[in-house]
Amino acid sequence: METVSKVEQNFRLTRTHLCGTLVEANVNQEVVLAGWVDTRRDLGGIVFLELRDHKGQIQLVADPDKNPDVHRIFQQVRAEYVIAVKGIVSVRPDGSENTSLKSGAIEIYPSEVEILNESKVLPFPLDKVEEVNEDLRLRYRYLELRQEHKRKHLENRHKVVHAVRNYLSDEGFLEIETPILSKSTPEGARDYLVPSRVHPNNFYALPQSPQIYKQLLMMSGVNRYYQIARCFRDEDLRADRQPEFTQVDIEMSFINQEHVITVTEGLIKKAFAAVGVEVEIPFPRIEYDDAINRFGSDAPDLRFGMELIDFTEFMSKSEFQAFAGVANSGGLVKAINYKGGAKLSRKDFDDLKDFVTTKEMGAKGLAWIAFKDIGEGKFEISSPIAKFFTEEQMQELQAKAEIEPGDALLFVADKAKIVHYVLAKLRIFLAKKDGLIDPKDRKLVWVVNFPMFEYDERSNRYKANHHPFTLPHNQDVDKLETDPAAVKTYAYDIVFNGIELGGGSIRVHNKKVQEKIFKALNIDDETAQERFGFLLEALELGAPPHGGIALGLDRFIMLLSNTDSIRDVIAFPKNQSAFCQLTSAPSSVDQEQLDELYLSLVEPE
RNA sequence: GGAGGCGUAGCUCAGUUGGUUAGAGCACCUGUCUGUCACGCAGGGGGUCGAGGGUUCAAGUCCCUUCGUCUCCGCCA
Repeated sequence: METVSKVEQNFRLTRTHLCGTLVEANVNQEVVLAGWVDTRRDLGGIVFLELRDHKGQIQLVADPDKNPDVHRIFQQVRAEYVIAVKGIVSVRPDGSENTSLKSGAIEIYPSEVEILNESKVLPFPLDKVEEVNEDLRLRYRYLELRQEHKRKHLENRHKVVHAVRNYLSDEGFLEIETPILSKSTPEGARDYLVPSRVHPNNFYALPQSPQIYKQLLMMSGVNRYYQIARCFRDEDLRADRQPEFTQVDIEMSFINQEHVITVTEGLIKKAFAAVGVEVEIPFPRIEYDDAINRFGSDAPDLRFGMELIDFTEFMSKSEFQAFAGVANSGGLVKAINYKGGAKLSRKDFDDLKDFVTTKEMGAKGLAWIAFKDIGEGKFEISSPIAKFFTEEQMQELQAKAEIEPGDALLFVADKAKIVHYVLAKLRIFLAKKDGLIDPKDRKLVWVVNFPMFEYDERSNRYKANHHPFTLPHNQDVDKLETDPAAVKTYAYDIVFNGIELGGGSIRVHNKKVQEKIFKALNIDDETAQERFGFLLEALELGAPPHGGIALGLDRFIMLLSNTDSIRDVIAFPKNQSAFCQLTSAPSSVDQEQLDELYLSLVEPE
């Protein structure tokens, strides 16, 4: 074997230009290009070959009469071969331009060609990658990413992160990394655990978020912190959920809610601008209670109307026993005015009823009143329940719902939670069905004044809505003991087109308040000490007022990129069962590794 | 943990009421073709019908089990 005695690169031709950037101005220049063979068109004599790099394509031509050596190589190369060529950029002959290609007016007759690598036939065609099974695409994610429009998402992501870093740095934030090997916290999501070799039978947990660390940084006097933070949660996945995901994590000292909101609005504006989208700030705000009452959701989609109308009181006095009963026993009766819904057939209404009464939706029924347009601004009522109402009541009902000819009212009566859940889903379903949503519309809104607790019916206790370190409104602190459900907080979510982009809060920096919250949550001193002792201790050692926010970066990019899967904006995502098709992780390990960690395995049942 | 969809050639899919040798398009290979650009034309190779079991004279098709994958619920900020 020959030894290489001097430093030399393992290929001959070093590129001078990029395929996608060559234009007519480059004509007559000698260039060296390198990339992948995109397509090859062999006409018997002349051979055309499209060379592709990360910037685009350009046509290469080999003519057997002009350069038989190059022609011979062109006959031999196949799709996805990696080659380098040297040649002079020339104008294509009249009539042979390709207007659908950026470089369609020019081409290159290479004088030299170097095959840098061969390629087997790919497992799927790159030009129709959208149609290929996702598991196969993930297994060959690097091939899928050879498509420019697939890489575009990653480029968007880079641009947004770059803009975020610049903006926050300019605003005086320090980017600080926090531990990935962290402590398990039983609250919230399931932890990913990492066994310790040095501490037998003890485990680290991967952080669900850097929440506690960032608060401790405020107590360190950092003043303003941010991190593009990887977070881990061992829960079942969805199209918009991965086991590991990224948050833009922010925390600030000596601030109130307004400061956080202002900084975040500036950040979002810059992030949008980075991908060429203008948004106006400040964003509107809606109180949590209003969001629930008007839209049935704490993440309202404001791109269309169809707000919920409360008929609880109205129905409590009506003869319609089914609704009066619900209304008089603490439930709610609400409706949406479905514009144009009066033209629905009975079958259509039945279908809507089926939609809301599935097991997962949970409604018991769907009542409707159709106001059929009969011209001249008049309507005719058609409804299975109209007979229960007097003439006056019908008038009142129409006025309340601002009925116009052609409208239909859709009612749901049940416990508040179900009514809101069902009507929120129905509202979005109808808006999508009827195309009421302008896909280019972008509606950002702050949802503020979240309640401190949510009552968990299964475990029969209060749970922290946001997390237990959220600061209650001053005037509500006493209610922590007397009326926990009424306690409102300085917690806020930013919602984009009906999807929660992020959320945060002002934190408790006073130990007495913190203890009251733990008490309301039924967490005793001992448990609190065990889980958050280091934080409680820090609260007593000069903790400044502080607060922050975390924005889900992956979802943000997903929405900006107009895709509906989070996997599209992650370079190497995992599938729905948290399995990596590319590397086959997770996988079994050697007995030796287990022994070192004092682990033994149990077969699943 | 639960519900639903899908699984047939390298890729995307068709395959009727269970019935002869399982097909198409693209891709691939060979030949042909000197201005194509999804080049064209002619020919060819390629199948564990996801896996296992069952019913039947006969199963891609019916039944059971199981695996993979996607969407959703539960779960998860």
